[in-house]
Amino acid sequence: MARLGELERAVMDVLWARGTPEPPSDGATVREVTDALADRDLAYTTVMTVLDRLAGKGMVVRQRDGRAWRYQPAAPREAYIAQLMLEALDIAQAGEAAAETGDRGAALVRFARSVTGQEAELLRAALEEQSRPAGEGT
Amino acid sequence: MARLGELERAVMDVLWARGTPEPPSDGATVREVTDALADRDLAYTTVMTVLDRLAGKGMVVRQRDGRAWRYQPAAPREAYIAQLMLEALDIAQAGEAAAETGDRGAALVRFARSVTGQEAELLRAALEEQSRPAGEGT
DNA sequence: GCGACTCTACTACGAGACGTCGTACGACCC
DNA sequence: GGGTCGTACGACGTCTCGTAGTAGAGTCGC
Repeated sequence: MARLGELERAVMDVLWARGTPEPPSDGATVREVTDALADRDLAYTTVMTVLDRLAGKGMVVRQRDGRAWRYQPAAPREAYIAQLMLEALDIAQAGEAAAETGDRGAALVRFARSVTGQEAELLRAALEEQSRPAGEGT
Repeated sequence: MARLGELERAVMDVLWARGTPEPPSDGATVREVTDALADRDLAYTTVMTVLDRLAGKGMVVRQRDGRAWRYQPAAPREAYIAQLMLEALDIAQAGEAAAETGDRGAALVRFARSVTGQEAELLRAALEEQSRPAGEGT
């Protein structure tokens, strides 16, 4: 996954905030993003460049809307974050054989100990759900 | 936490591989790291520079050993990884109020669904252990 | 005591990522 | 038909990182 710079992340935040990915959202135009980041006082073209680079990285997708483009996140924020977490976990594989749960396990344990109780609960629930056959109503 | 380049990570891997942090380990010298990375055919000073930068980033600590320095990881690999994971999770807070489990929760759920069954088990066990009073013998 | 090693400290340089724009130019609205 | 708005490109400065070279000081064998 692509690594994002500070401004790039800010732009993604704007997009994530207003356009959920799969559910139909019209996304945002360069102008809209620029306005959303008004406090940064950025040139219109700066935002355009960033959006363009984000598209190049596959972080956003765009579609024509008249003469302009509308950008929206290629994936929801959670997916991006989960991806980053998995990548972090992967560096535990340092030249060692895969499938082996060495440092990965240790890292997971450390991680589990670091999340707040509330989040631990969420994580536990998610794991639970995953191990279930799944498909239960609400 | 500092972000590491490719070579920096390789060097950290060497250090992590030979010098566990807290337990007394004498760490490795520039020479030793260079030898460990012999296949890369790097100049001695290249490794020295990298180790120096790593020290500047707080990733390694060093102590004199005669005229030379001995480097060792400032923290074990698992700690680094767990830290990266937590940081990834933190970007879920995008300008929103903290303490709220919005995207963080969603990200955790995504993550939970992505780890392999074996790791999910490990994670579950770690969470379990965390919620326990802890302090049980072996 | 001198020369060959070995280490460290600095300095450097090129590539690539990123923040930040400017310019040129086509499309639209009134 | 002249502003306005949007796009496409190109650019530049700063940082990070990989990669080293050089200078100079400490060490050891003879």
